Amino acid sequence: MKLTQSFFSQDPTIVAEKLLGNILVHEINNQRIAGIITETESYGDDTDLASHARFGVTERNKIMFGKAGLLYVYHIYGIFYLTNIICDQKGKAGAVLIRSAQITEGENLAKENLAKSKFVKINQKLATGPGKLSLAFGIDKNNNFEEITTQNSNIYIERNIFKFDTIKTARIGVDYAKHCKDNPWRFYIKDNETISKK
DNA sequence: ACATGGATTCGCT
DNA sequence: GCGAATCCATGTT
Repeated sequence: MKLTQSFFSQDPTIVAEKLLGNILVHEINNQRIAGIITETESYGDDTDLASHARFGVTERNKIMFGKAGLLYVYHIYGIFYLTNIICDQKGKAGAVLIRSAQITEGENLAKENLAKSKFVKINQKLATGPGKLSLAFGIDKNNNFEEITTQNSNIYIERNIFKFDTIKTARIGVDYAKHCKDNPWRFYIKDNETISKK
């Protein structure tokens, strides 16, 4: 069962927390890469000084103001693509960054994808950290703007509820964000091995 | 056209 | 905990 557009239409902070434990799936040429989402972060509107939306609407970030359930994939450090899902109501900027997952299907394909980059080391943890996750799942700029809640979408989140403890901390890599840098908008599954940083 | 910087990763201390 | 590597795409001329 795919997560719906109405699920993503909520406040990104709520979506980020609720996303934990669900399954991220990418179907490529009839092969599936899937993994349990173990770590997320939420980014808000122009009041969030860590969000791309803080500069107002630009060509790159306009999608953040668009409808929920769209994929926002952008390039960073000249090296990686990061995978986000647009949240909240249309017109209100918001997104959730998928930071880590525990691969459950398509491990070999994920390894092949990781091997395409000389900047990652291939080890047991195939999708820890947003750069590696995007690479492992084969998500890049071609998937930007893709809708993940339609019936025929190749990328989607599958509902998977189970019991675990959630840890909330400050987001990673946003020291520049002044008073917003300590907002507890990063969520991860307690005691999970795939978390990028403690 | 072009200068700039970054929601990272890895390896060393 | 820190810093280098690395380079594309964005945002601004």
